[in-house]
Amino acid sequence: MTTEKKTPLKTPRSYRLLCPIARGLDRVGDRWTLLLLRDLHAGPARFSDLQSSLQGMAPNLLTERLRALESDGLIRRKDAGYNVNVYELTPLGASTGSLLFELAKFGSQFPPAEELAQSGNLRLIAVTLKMALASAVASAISGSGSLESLAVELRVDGEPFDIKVLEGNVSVLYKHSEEPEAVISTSYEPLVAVGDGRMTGEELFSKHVKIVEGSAEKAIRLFELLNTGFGAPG
Amino acid sequence: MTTEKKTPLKTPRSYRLLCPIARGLDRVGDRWTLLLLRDLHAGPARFSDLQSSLQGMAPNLLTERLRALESDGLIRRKDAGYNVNVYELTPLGASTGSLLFELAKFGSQFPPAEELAQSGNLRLIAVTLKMALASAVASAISGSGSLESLAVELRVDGEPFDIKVLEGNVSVLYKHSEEPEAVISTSYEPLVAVGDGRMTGEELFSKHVKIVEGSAEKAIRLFELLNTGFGAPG
DNA sequence: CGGGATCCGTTACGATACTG
DNA sequence: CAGTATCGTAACGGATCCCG
Repeated sequence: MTTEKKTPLKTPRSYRLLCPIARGLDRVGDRWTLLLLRDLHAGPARFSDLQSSLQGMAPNLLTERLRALESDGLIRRKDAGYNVNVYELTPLGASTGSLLFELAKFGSQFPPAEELAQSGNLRLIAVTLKMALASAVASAISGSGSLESLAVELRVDGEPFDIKVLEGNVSVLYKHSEEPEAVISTSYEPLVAVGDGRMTGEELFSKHVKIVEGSAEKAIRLFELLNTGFGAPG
Repeated sequence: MTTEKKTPLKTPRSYRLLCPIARGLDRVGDRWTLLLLRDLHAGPARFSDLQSSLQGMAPNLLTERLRALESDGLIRRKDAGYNVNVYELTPLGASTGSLLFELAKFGSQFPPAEELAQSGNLRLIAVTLKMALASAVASAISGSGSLESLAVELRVDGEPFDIKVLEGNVSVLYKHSEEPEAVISTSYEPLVAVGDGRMTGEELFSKHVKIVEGSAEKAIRLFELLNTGFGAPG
């Protein structure tokens, strides 16, 4: 007889606080959401691409997150015909780039656990590469005033990234380049070591990078930029 | 009799992914955690300070989060005698500053909901102020090479912030200043409007700021810096 | 086979009551 | 003031199933 009626929570789990951080978390604070956005920074992706990258995420959750992100205007779904749906970032969703970069720099301070799952693909590094390059390009511009251009394909453990720097703009997409000035290959481990500050870009370049084809100069410049970008305050 | 045994999840809800972003989220991705850290950027706080700021957070959750953050080395608990415990950021925990700043800038893009709870105090704005000032001070240094110094108390709706800029270092704490060069008062609403880009620092200063005592120059300089910091890329 | 939807056990969270 | 205890509900994790 002591059972009381509980008020059943009007809105499903939202901080209702007058604070921009809380408003941000109401959009991207749910479990998996930031990892999902991270993947989409590598370019449009299909449901199964995301599933293979986000090992351990249940498909119903993926569906739910995609719906929520779409309704908040961070991503948009495009029907690409023949039963293929692709999801891609809107400009609003793309504005999570620097947030994800800061989160990556924070997380790099912690050692990886012993047993962990590999992602099914390497989409995850695109944001970090992009933001590091963007940061380096910005400081190169303010330092010298000169704009540079770069169009290379970087292969990381065989997976292709189309990297373009043009007029101060940086793009890093998970795909093959169409007319690259150079094609370079490296592997994941040493690359993250540079991100964590355990290795310099020079060492990476001299020991763990192969130029598959094209200009060595452009390849060198890419790793100079990466070195600057990972070291810079962000 | 078809009941099968389920493997009961070895570690309690951790992404076990080889990715710095996932490692970061394993530390700060739980609900309330980033808001809690946000508050601690305003300086050491007691349990009840945090409780009053984080309206709607259950006390048991607060306890649990504090324990987890302590065990991850992001905060430390200090016994201040007579049943008073204070919690404060470690350097590792303080490294969330730029992450929180980016999150605040992201969240500012969304309009606040109609009905929302006010925090019991204004600790929440300290990080944003600090990071905006730090960004402005950094670009002022790289622009002019000159170091400046500033020591003012800013009162926001009566709540005091001790703001110091010294040799390129910025500190913003939720407390009274000891020997301020100026004491300035303003209110919360117009201040966040500057943060969101809906108002300039000049307009804020001319219409919504009162100099309670001390140097007008220092006060003006503070709002110049804020204006720069909120506009800068971060 | 890609692209999900459904179901159900477990875990985390929210609300409130209570204690040193 | 600084938490602990308890309990109902919502969210998540894992597997299976369905549909074009």
